[in-house]
Formats: sequence, structure tokens, C-alpha cells
Amino acid sequence: MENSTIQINASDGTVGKALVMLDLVASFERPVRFSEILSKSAYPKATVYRLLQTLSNQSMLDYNAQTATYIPGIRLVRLAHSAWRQSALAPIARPILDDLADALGETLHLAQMDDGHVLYVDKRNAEKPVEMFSSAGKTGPGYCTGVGKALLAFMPEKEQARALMRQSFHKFTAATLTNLPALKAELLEIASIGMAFDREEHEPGIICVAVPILNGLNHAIGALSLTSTTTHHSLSSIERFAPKLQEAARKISDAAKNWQFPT
Amino acid sequence: MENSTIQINASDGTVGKALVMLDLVASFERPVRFSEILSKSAYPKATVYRLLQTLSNQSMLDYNAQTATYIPGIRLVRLAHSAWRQSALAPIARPILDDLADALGETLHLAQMDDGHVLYVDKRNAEKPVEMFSSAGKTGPGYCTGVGKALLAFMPEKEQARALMRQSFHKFTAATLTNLPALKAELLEIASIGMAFDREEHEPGIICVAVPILNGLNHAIGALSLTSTTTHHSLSSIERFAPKLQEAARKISDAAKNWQFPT
DNA sequence: ACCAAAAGTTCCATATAGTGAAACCAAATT
DNA sequence: AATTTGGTTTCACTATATGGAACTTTTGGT
Repeated sequence: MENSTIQINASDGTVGKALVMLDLVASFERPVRFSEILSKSAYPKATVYRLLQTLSNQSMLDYNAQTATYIPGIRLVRLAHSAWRQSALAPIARPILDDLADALGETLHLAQMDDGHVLYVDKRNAEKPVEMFSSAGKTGPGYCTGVGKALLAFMPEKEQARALMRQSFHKFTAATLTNLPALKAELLEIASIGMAFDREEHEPGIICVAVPILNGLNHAIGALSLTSTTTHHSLSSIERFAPKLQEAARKISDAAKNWQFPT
Repeated sequence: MENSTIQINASDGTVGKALVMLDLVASFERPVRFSEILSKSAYPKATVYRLLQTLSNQSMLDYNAQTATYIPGIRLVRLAHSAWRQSALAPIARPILDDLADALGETLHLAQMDDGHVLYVDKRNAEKPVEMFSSAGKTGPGYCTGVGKALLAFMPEKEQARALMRQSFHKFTAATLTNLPALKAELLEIASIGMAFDREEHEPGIICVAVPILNGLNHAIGALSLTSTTTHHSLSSIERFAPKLQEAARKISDAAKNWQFPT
């Protein structure tokens, strides 16, 4: 969301720095000029310059000579295809999500945790059926979405601590939790009841129920949510979908356990 | 397709090497062990080891400690989302593709050229409406697909020469062109008539018409195709769709020309 | 249970590749 | 014409990557 500060990359040498640059360019969400990148970066001019050149050579960035701007490159799309196919969760969950979408006719999201944030890896939309990359790959906050809280509540302690650090607590709506103690309390509750709600915490009028997809150690490998609006549903009426969600989550979990790459 | 040889990366130092490793891991299309990666790589053991560690640290790879295998990492999915949204062609083409799919009810592909190969960036399927990453990001051969030949035929001369080098001419079917002169002759024909056909060259029973999406200099920035089967259509019957495809291609081309990022 | 081979990890002297201050060049701007 | 701003190149310095080899762990065979 607010990306005003510089990301310092502790180690990982040149490769780490190059990837920081990639993230930086991506974070603008629009074509950016050299000087803009430079001003947001911690590295000196010549270093930034060379890193951008290397990344452009490698098609990890696209440089437009007309406008003298950089955008994330096409090679990422190719690599992501491979990542998505192999990430196990998304492809496995696909048929189960399809069935669930058919049965419920509501908007569904499948998400994973990525560095404390929510990464949506698949979606079924109640209205518009086709979505593509426009939804998969999208990220959202952890502390104020249903999937985010479901994932946080079922993380190994250490990872959870690290993920909680990354939350920035922007008050999107009146209902947004804006501090760590409040969030921690809610996560305990979620862990005990096995489901999470978004009570218009991220966007006014938008509510959701989310359940974790667990592995054998009771840690979340993903989360599944059903999203609706306050005009269509109330919290208690979407709660009624929870058993169906949990059943689907269990199916995905089972499929993931038994999943082996064809040899 | 056949990735049996080692990719040598001329320069670009450590970052280039790291990206070669990324591609290598992705090319397996399944979880791979260290030794498998090593055996396909040109770099010495310790180097490969360190590169893989760095990439895993950075979530560009996922290391599974249970199975001791690597797969492409989740960070790629996040980055690709950004790349796709900003690549201009795909998001711009989306509504036009939607309309065309509604009007024709046939399978459509939108593709770009990537290192001599075809990169599919969007798709509308006649039967299954939802597809996601499973189709976007997929790559295919340049010399034996409709979109590939359309893209090759309308490339700047130098780039074309480079792209032609990258073709490997595997004979998929009886109709596959298997040598450079034959391909060059066909590309001239395509350039003159402004459309390309796939006459069961990649898969038996699958035919397609493709048209380039041109910029102001008459170079392809993408290609649009309509795919069908020989049971549904003949070459001449799919040729009848060409005007509609060309109209859509022109619309996309215009939209791309006028396109400016919102300031 | 043992041994041998293979797979994976760490070490460390060396050299290569990255660094970044500064100079330079090219467009805009005054 | 002079100045500022944005972008590119240079080069001496050194931090970082390198990779052969030693070491540890795992696997598999008898």
C-alpha cells in the first residue's frame, strides 16, 4: 500500500539488490523513469543504473526508449506461469473451487501468505466469469482481510511473529483493527473457532468469511474465502456458507497431502 | 520443448547467472533436486548451490525440505501480476477480446513474441470460460503456430533474424515446416497477405488463423488468433473470420497507440 | 549392520565482478 | 548563452563471487 520507504536488503549480494530493484519498479504500478527509481532507492546512481541495464537485458524489465521508462518485463509472465502451475495449491484447488463456485454462486478467493501479505492465487467471481492475471498475483493486506486473518491465525509461531511485524495498520474503515494487541486477540478467537470474518474492515460494504486450508501440522498452506456485500448478505447469513467452505478446504488439504508429481 | 542443452549466458554477471538458474528450475516443470539442476547447469557445484540458496532466500524459488526439491517461487506470481497489468497490450486488449469472443464464440488467443517463442498473454475459450495462469504465461513454438508466424512475419529485420535463430524445428506433424528456407518463404507470403494459418502444423486436427497487431511502423506488437479443429471447420471456413480478427487487431493497435498511463 | 557411492554442504585462497565518486554528455530551462 | 536537470560512462578500489577440494550426510547395496 504505502511504499514510501526504501527497502534495505540485508544480504544476498548483487542478486538481492537486483531483485529489490525489480520490486521497486513493480511497486510504482506504472512506467517509471530512471530518476524516480533512483530517488526511491538506497543505492548510488551508477549502481542503480547498471542493475536496471542488466535487468532490461534479461527481459526482467522492459525499457521504453520513447518515454525513457521502465516497467516489469515479459519474462516474469513466463516464469510466473511455471510458478503458478507448480505451486501445488492453485492447480490442485482448481476443480474443487470450480465445484464450489457452481454450487454457491458467490465470489470466492483462494489465497496464500507472502511476506505477511495476502497473495490471491485464484478467484471465482459471481458476476464476471473471466479474470486472469488481473486477480491472480494481486496482493492485499494481512490484518484486515478474511483470508489474511485466517492465514495469520494458523501460522507456525515464529513465522506468525515475523508476518505480524510486516503489518502496517492503515485504518481503511471504521471497523479496521489498527493495532497489534487487537489483532492478536482476534487471531486467538479465529484459531479457536476455525474461521475468520471480514466485517467491512478493508472496504465499506464488503464482508467475507474465510477458512484456512491446513496441512498435517495444523498450519495454513492457504485460505479460502467467500466475499459478499452488505446489500446481499449479513455476517450471520454468510456464516451459513462456512461448512461448505470448510469442506472444500479439507478437500484441497487432502489433495495437497496426496499430491505427488507424476514421475 | 526440448531443453536438453545448457543455456550459456554471455554476460550480465551474477544476476544473469541467477536468472539462468531460475529458468532452469522452471524448465523442469516439476520439483527438482539439487543434483538434477547441477547436471544441467554449466556452473560448478558450489556456485549453483549458492545461487539456489540466494534465490530461495528471496522467494524466487521455493525449497521443500521434505523432498529436498526446488520449484519456482511465489514472488514470481506477485511480480508477474504487475508485469501483466503494465505490459499495455494484454489489459488494453481485454475488452476488445471479450467482445470478439462474444461475437464469434470461438477460441481466441492473444500472444506476444518472447525470445523467438510465442508467449500467450490472454485467451478466450469456446468451452471452458475460466482459465487464469494456466493459459497466460504459457509459451509455444514460433515456427509452427499461427500467432508465431504472424509475429515473425511482421518483425523488424534484425529482430526477426535473431528470432529465427532460436527456432528448433521439431517435426510435430506431417505439415510442420522443418527448415529455415521453407519458413522464410512462408513468412514472405504471410507479410503480403497480412494473415497466417496453422495448417495442423503443431497438433494434428488443430487449425488456426492469426493476424498481427501492428504499431505505427508496421511491426507486430502482438498477434491475435482464432483456433478450431478440423472436425468443426476447414481452413477456408476459418478464413472467413479473418476480417473480424483484423478489425479487432486494428482496434487493439489503435488503443495501444493512444494509450497513456493515467497521471 | 556395514561399507561404498552418491548427494549435499562448507571452506578458503584467489580473482573477478560490482562499486560509487566523479567526470562527462545531452536535453531541457532560464 | 548559461545553467540546471536527467542520464551515461569512467576507473581505481575492494567487496563479492568463484570453484577446487575437503567434508558431512544420505542412500542403497550386500
